[in-house]
Amino acid sequence: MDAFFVEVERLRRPELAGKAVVVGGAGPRGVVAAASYEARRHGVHSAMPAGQARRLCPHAVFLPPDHAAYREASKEVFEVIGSFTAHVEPLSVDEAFLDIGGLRLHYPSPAAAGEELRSRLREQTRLPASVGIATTKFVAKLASEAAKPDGLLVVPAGAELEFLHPLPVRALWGVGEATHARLEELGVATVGDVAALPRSLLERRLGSAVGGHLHDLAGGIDEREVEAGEGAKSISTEHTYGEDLVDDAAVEREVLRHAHHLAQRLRDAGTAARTVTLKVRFSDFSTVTRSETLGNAVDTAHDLYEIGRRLLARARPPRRPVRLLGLGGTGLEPSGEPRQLDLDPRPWEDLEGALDRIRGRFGSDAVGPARLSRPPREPDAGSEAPRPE
DNA sequence: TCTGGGGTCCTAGGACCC
DNA sequence: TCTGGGGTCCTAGGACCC
Repeated sequence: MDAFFVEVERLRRPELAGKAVVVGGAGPRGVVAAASYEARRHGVHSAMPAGQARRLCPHAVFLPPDHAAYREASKEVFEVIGSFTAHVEPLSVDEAFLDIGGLRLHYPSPAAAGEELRSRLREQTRLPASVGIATTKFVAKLASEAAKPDGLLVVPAGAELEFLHPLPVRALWGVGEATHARLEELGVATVGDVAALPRSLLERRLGSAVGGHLHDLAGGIDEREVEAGEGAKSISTEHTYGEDLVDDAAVEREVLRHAHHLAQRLRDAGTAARTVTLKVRFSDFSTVTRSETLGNAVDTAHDLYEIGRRLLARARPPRRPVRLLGLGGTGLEPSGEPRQLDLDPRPWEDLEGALDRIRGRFGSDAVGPARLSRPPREPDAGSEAPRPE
């Protein structure tokens, strides 16, 4: 999808059509989540700090992100795609690979199939989409980038290298800032330059996995199939605070908040985590993670908070200012999985089950721990009375 | 300019087991 | 006396993507 967040915003605010629009960059530490093509012309791009975007494009309309709306729109997009073919591999909220080999008999050409998909998306979601078509996933992905905005590009079989080799190496899927810098040291500028390098040299400089993979891609080799995938491998939540947290009690309270949020998301997904990871970013932007793997997978805020506090003690010395806190679960197991018997009673499981039902009926903000029930009070002379959980 | 939030995959070292 | 070989799992960090 093209400038997805921006286009979803334009659906409910048509007056934004044709204007420079930036989603994100609202808070004191915001970054750009999406920029309209009008804003991109001024140099604004996603992941750019808000201040820089405002200077480059002061007349742009800045909007706070509404992820719930984007998830809704994404659902509609995937319904349309799913009606087109069953062979779909979602790549993100607004992107997917489709294996259209099976549609041969239904369309006169691959391009005709692509145009049909684009017009169905346009009609049913009122959102612009671009389509790239090729014999491999990776070339198709680059073709869709080249087709934007609101276009279609077919790279016919046999023409892959002709398409790939003039592209800047940064366009390769998997070449980010760090890899780009190392490739520049090797005098590499284009994808063709990568293909011309000896594979062994790339593997030595970039590691065998990355180096070998890039060499394959630059040579047009990509054997990966379109696969549906089996759901998420990790679920996590994190937050960057407008001002650093210093007070130890405040930091612990935020761990509790994350524990409740993560527990809710795990249970919503019908899953429990065997490994819990706490992430802490300090004021100097240095970031540490601490993780713990349990015998039993967990999906309650009670357990996540207990583990989170242990991890926090290992990750952060008292009083050290915290910029970001995050909590995540990996090693996900279906929550119905039989678990080792616990001799102690676990009353909070019933309690949190009840919370789920209340939130299901009255909304996610309907009920929660008392300690989180008011905005974090400024520490008034250290009179922070312990509140019940 | 001062760096979001949600993910995936890879690497490397160490513990542990037979 | 001073150190094998193969394997799995865990932990921490980093690169990358949208």
